[in-house]
Amino acid sequence: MARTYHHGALAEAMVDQALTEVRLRGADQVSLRGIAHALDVSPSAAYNHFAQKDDLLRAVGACGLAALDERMARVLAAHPAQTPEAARARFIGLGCAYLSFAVDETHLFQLTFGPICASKHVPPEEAGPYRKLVSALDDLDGWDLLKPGIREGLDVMVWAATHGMATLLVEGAVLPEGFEGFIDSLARLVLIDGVLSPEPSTAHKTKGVST
Amino acid sequence: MARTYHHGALAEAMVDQALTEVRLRGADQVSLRGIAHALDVSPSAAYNHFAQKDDLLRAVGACGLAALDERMARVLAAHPAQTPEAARARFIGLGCAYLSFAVDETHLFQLTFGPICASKHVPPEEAGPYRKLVSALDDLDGWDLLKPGIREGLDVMVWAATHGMATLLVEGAVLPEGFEGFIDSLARLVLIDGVLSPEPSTAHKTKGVST
DNA sequence: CAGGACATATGAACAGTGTCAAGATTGGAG
DNA sequence: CTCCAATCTTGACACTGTTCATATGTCCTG
Repeated sequence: MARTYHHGALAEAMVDQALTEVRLRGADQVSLRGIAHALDVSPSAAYNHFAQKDDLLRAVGACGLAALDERMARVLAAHPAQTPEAARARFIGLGCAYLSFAVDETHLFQLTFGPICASKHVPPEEAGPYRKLVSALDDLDGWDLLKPGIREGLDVMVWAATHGMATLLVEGAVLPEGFEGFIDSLARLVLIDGVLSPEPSTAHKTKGVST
Repeated sequence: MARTYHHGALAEAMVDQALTEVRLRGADQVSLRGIAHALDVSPSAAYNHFAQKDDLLRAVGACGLAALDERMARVLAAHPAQTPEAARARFIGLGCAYLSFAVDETHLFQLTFGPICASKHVPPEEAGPYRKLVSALDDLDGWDLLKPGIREGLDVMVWAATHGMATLLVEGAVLPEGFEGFIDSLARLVLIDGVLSPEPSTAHKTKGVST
């Protein structure tokens, strides 16, 4: 067998394959042997690149985190203006990006934030998504759009809220219809004159996972 | 082998054993065969009571939900007074109970709200914890302790926030020190004159899992 | 161009796992 | 006491992750 020597690129090939299989069937339905077979490679070949199966999955989880970060980056890029309205839109948009990622990349989300990858990513303060949230809040604060006296601890608060909503969506405990209602509540809680974002339903648009 | 015929009570015995093993080592480190061995029973004996392994785990997950509910019930029982202060204390206390359950029953929490059990429990509106939260919020609203105009959608909002904080704690993304800061932020966001609960650190007291 | 060194892939094997079908055992009802 | 249905065992199947010794490719050096 072994048609092609993956001249050192087997690692990436396996991550790619694992990524698509995780997105399709979920992490716990993915087997090392299956991935190896799909790549026409012996099962034990993997162990030249990953000490154990979970390391492969963690690499996939890192891809998930990157994909989420990219979605959020796209939101920021879509509202670059230095105006209070744009700041509002960025904040709302970031939340929508997070939730929509959870909704239409359920399995990947579950792996990325599940027990296997837990506390294996870079610490949150250095990770993209959290930093984007923090600066979005700082931004709102700069425009005096936050309700007074709530800035302290708000990062973790908002983070926990949207992350929690995401997991509830993923678990099916809350239907995707509750999506916008949540964002609405969040805005009403946090923002002065809290209202919905300019474009309420930019949610389920982009789906691809790159990198 | 098979010293004792578990005269029909094998199911409960297996759930019990599985429960303690899950609490100890986590759900993914628990094997049907291991449980059977611990009970001096053939592995296939399980299939007279559970169609598949996951059904056993789901039963354990239900125990987890019940344990969480009991913690919350204890909080309510501790503050039965019909006063605004008690309503405040109940609300704060429920949040603390949820978070402390996640902290010191990490593995059980992970199973209870993980993919295996997801959307297999009774729908949230009929489950104890959510109902307790809703009535606590209604209670606060009755005493005019909620900030004006935020009641709608607040159930899901607060639920998502505390559940999200719980998962962040469990994943190690936030240290248990952030615990009280979170409750503080939540109070400041939701309550009029939001302050911490009367007894700030009633968190890590009760540990048992009964039923 | 030869040859050695190194990363890489293979094969077979081990110890587990969940699951199933067929046969033995038990406790209780008629 | 007999028969039956529920229960448990035995033995097997098809998987899984992981390891080891072995072979193979690739590339650099002499």
